[in-house]
Order: sequence, then structure tokens, then C-alpha cells
Amino acid sequence: MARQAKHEELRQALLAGITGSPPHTPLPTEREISARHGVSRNTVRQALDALEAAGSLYRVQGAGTFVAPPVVSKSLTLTSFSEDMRARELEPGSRLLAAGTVRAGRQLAERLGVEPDSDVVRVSRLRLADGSPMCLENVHFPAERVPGLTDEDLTGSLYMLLNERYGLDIRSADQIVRAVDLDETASALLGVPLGSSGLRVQRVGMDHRDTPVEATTTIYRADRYDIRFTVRRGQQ
Amino acid sequence: MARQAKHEELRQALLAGITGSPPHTPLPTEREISARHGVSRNTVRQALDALEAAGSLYRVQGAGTFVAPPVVSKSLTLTSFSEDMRARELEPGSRLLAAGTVRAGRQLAERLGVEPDSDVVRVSRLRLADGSPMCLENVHFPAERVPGLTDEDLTGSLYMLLNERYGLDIRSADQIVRAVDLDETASALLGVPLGSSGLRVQRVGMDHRDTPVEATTTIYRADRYDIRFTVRRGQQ
DNA sequence: GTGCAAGATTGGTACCAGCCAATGTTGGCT
DNA sequence: AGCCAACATTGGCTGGTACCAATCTTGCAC
Repeated sequence: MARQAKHEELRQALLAGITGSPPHTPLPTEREISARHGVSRNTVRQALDALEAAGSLYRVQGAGTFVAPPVVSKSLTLTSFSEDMRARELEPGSRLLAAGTVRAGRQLAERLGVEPDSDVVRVSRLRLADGSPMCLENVHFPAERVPGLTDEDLTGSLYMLLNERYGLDIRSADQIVRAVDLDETASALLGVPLGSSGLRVQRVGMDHRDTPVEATTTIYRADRYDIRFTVRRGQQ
Repeated sequence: MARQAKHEELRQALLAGITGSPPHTPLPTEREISARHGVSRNTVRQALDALEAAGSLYRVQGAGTFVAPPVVSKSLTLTSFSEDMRARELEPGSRLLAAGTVRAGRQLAERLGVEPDSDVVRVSRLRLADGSPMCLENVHFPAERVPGLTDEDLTGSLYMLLNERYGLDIRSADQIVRAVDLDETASALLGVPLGSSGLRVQRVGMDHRDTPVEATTTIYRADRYDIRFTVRRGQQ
């Protein structure tokens, strides 16, 4: 049996089928998909629900299910820098600036939910897109969660490394976005004039139990980066 | 029979039941809710799915369903400036800078989905929080949607005015957030030093049919404003 | 042709039944 | 006391069935 749930497999199959299709192309009916894939209509609906929630398609009762028009901007999801850049069709890269263990301190301790005098591993990197600077990234982990991290290759995707080596899976994150004036160091590293502004994103990443796993502060070049998302009126 | 679907009724009932409960309070098991409310377990799951998606509760397989801890920062919803400020416990205010009709122009026309040579109504306001400047706001509407708008009182909530006078209901919006360097005019109006940075939010508000209704550019003071939200891992 | 009512089609809701996988609990063994 | 295997509980997944509500199609009446 597949390791994946059937509705998940079906979702991927359907998604693959519709990517590239022009908007408003009708999908087969739920009953037809059900028959064709040899699964129950319940399972089909589960897959379609997920795709509808993701904005890939829309449904009209009585009419059918259709490929959704390309959304201007997708709603926000948690992505790593690498994923984010690839979504923008840029090639991600990294230059390691520093890596080591330091005291947490009050502010960081609060964000990570640890004691202020405990150790945290800090990784500073200059992140590149198509070879030129995009942002400055400062990642912090509770030291006991990532023993030996500083000996690893830290130029690739940290998320992937965390997952494969330490079994850490970041499921959600709280983010705070702010505009800041770049200091001398930052503007030099990012290759922009002193006094330029930057977009600062502070993030606390959490695992499936909402336990803080990492605290990251990223400063993006204002001229190369923006954040796009769709908001809706809350229900009730 | 109720006009509402059962799963929707149940969702509201459950939501009412958990609001006020301390975080991590366990809910009854799905099978128990099912029995107690006289609905099938499928229907219960549908209601719980919605509440989980809304972040009101979380589920752990094998353990149970629990009241979600109060989110540090709510996931993004569409709010007016007035609502936004009140949520931050600040008193919203306004100073009207300009209001009138202008040509759309290429860029604005694209955002609003109108012809470049058509008329748009423009309202410029300095928005205040507890009496001091918070942001510069530039709102644009297709002129034919809001006849006579410039004769109204434009110092209060535009959203409310739009709704009551023109029946315009903004349901969703695409937003683009960027850091910018403030120009002389902006920094003077906002009362910050020249060269300070600001947070620019470009928004296109749409009605229930996803037709653009308004295009707004807002520039916030970087030292007084941030954007907070929670992101989750989407599916692949 | 046009208009419209009847029927067919399609997604929406609801129920039942059963098994699986993750978690929590119990109780025996050491 | 502490460890761990067996068991019970709980949410997750899948299949099946039935009917409802919105929409589209057909074909008759004019």
C-alpha cells in the first residue's frame, strides 16, 4: 500500500493534470473521477476540497469544477528562502558569514521559550538570488536541539538539513514585518547605498506541537523584495 | 428545517462552546459529539475541519481535539484602518489632504481593471493614531462606482461609507508590502526625519465577485507600525 | 426563432460502517 | 521504583448510499 493517503495521492494527480490548463477548463465530474481512479466520491471530494482551499480550482454547484484563474498573489504559506526564490524564478544561493554558539539573552530567550542563560546556535548568512545579495539572515536554534550543527554544510537549505539530520519539522511560524533603516554593515553586505531602507522579517518557527524551534531575523533589500498575499473578510 | 447546513450549525455551536475556555482544554471525542448532537461523525469532522482551519482548535491523532492556544498574531484578515487601530488599542483619526477626480493612468487602470483614460476618484488622507500621524493613505475608486463621493464626509471610515451609501462590500484584497524610502513630502507629513524608511502597502480591494472596487496605497511610519501574522506549511 | 417548463446533470449535505495509525493507559516483570 | 509490552482510546482514511439544490440541456408550445 502507498505510504500516502489516497486522497493525497489523488490531489497530486489532479494538480498535475490541471497545471498548465487554461483557466476555467472544466474538470471531470466528481462521479467520473471517482470511477476513473477507483476511489469513492468521498475521497475525491477530500482531494478537491484541498485543491479548492489552495486556490487551484473552484466549484459551482450544478455546473461543475473548473481550473481557477491564476491568482494575482497566493495567500501566505510558510516557505524557506530557497523555496521562496524558486517560486520567483530566481536561483537561491548562500554565503556563510558566521556560525557558532552564544548565550541566548533576554529577547531571544523569550522568542525561543528557553532560559536567558542557555546556549543558542547562531547562523548568519548572506542569501543570494541569481548570484547577487537578496537578504541578510540570522537564524537561532536552542543549542541542545541541534548538536553538531556548526560542523555541517550550512550553505544550502537549513530547513532540509534540520529535517533530515535532526528530525525537526517546522510546521508554522509567527512573523513580524517591519521597515528598517539599514546600518552600515548591512548596507555594505547587501550592496546598497548607506541609508537605504530594508524589509525586516522576524520569524519564530514552530513544530507540530507549537514548540519554538528556530528564531530568525531576515533583512531584505527593499528594491528587490516584496511580500504579496491575499486577505479576506473573516467570517462570523 | 434550518436554512443552515448541519455542519455549519454545529461549527457555530462548538465555537461558542470553546470561546473562553483555556487553551489545550480537550473537546469531547468526535464519536461523543456525534452522539450528543445526533449527527454522523462525518458531519462532526466537517465542522471540526472548519474550526481547525480557522485556528480555533487543533487535533492530535490518538490523543484528542483541543482548544488552540491564543494565537500570538491572528492570521491576516481584511481590516480597515479604523478596525486595525482599534485592535491595537489606538484611537483612529483622519486629516483629509485632497479629494477629487483624476484620469486613471496606465498603472492604476490595470489595478482597477478599467480603461486608462477613464475617471477615478482619489482620496488622500493622513491617518492618525491617538492624534499623531501613522500613515499616508491614497485611495482610488472607479468614478462611476461612487458618484458624489467627494461631497461626503471623508474623515471617518471609508469602508463604512462605501457600504452604506453605495452598497459596495469589499470581501477580499490583494496586498503587496514593501519597504520604501520616504520622500520629502511624506516624511514631513508623517513627522519623521527625511530619509527615514516606511512600510508601503498596496492594496486592491474586491467585492464578492472578485471585481476590483478600490486601489489603495498606504505608507506607514516604520517606527510605529508592523504587520504580524502566522503562516503554516501548505501542502506540496 | 423564442420562451419556458420538464428533466438530466452536477456539486452539496448527510448518514452508516469499518479499518488504520498515533497516542495514552494499564499492569506485569525486573 | 522503573521499564516496557499489551491493550484501549482517539483521530484519520476509505468505501458505500441516498437525497437535496443549483445549473444546464432538451424539446415542446407558440
